[in-house]
Amino acid sequence: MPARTPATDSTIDQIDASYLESLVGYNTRRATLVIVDAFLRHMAVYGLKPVEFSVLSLIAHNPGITSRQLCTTLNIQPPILVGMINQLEKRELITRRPHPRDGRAMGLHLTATGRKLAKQAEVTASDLEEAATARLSATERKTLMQLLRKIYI
Amino acid sequence: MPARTPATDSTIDQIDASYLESLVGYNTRRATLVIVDAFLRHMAVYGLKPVEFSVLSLIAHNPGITSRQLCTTLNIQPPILVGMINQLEKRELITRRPHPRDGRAMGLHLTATGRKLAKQAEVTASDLEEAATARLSATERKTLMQLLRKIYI
DNA sequence: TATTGTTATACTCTATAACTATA
DNA sequence: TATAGTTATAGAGTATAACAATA
Repeated sequence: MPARTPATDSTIDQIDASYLESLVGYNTRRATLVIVDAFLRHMAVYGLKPVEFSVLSLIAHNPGITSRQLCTTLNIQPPILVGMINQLEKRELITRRPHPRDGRAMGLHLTATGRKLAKQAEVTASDLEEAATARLSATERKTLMQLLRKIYI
Repeated sequence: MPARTPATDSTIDQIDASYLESLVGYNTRRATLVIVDAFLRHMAVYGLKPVEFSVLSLIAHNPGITSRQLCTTLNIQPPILVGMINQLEKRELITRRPHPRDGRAMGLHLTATGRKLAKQAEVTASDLEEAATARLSATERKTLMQLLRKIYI
């Protein structure tokens, strides 16, 4: 029988992370970090980070959407959007127009350039999403999405 | 036939987020935010945030683990751990002992207090995870975990 | 009185580079 | 020469409070 190393001097060769891996939040967080990393690398050519992409895409599919509506949809705070909207406008990707029925609000719209960029970015986003989920079948991917939505909706 | 509002003056009542909802990364991120929010609220009594909890739990299940091993397991950078380890030691939840075979490294261990806290915190974490996934069956929860791991491992 | 958009501010989390001591 | 742990620093992301204009 070989001498056992005392517990106080023990060293670890193989890390046991099985408990953490049993937590949904741990797994969603780790998966998010991997996908966001790939996202940042592939979307850098468009100068878009995740939230900026989400904003541009939502405006594309909802012309006339307001900042307030973007905030509630994406679950972010109004101050986050201010600089982002200004920057997207300065890049001539979006325009602000007076809201037809609310003098306080502004309706957001894409420019022709913005529409083109949004379309390209969405193709890239879908491509890299497929790469990130390459080990999943189409059915598994669909299942994953449904299960995740049951958590946050 | 009712007069249609011109596109330039259009307003949006119902936001169409269907494209974003078709992206895995969007769904993992939204789910993570919901779970982390619940985590922060329920774990505040222990004074533990997500990464601190992960560190404490990993030390509990891997006595003698080093900072470097925590970094590679959790995919975080060494500087993040320095203050955290100091704080956990000051709270007398962990102790640092010289590594038996590497003079540069320190083996991390839980104190009796740390073991007790880690055990309680793990029960709370498991409970709130179950609450967050209340709309999922046990099978669905298991499936979700397996699918997520296929993305980040 | 409530809401939209805005400003100012601070806090958390994280990434990078450089250092020391040991290997 | 490489690695473990540390320090200093900067950046990104987010949260809160308070304000003007409008509802």
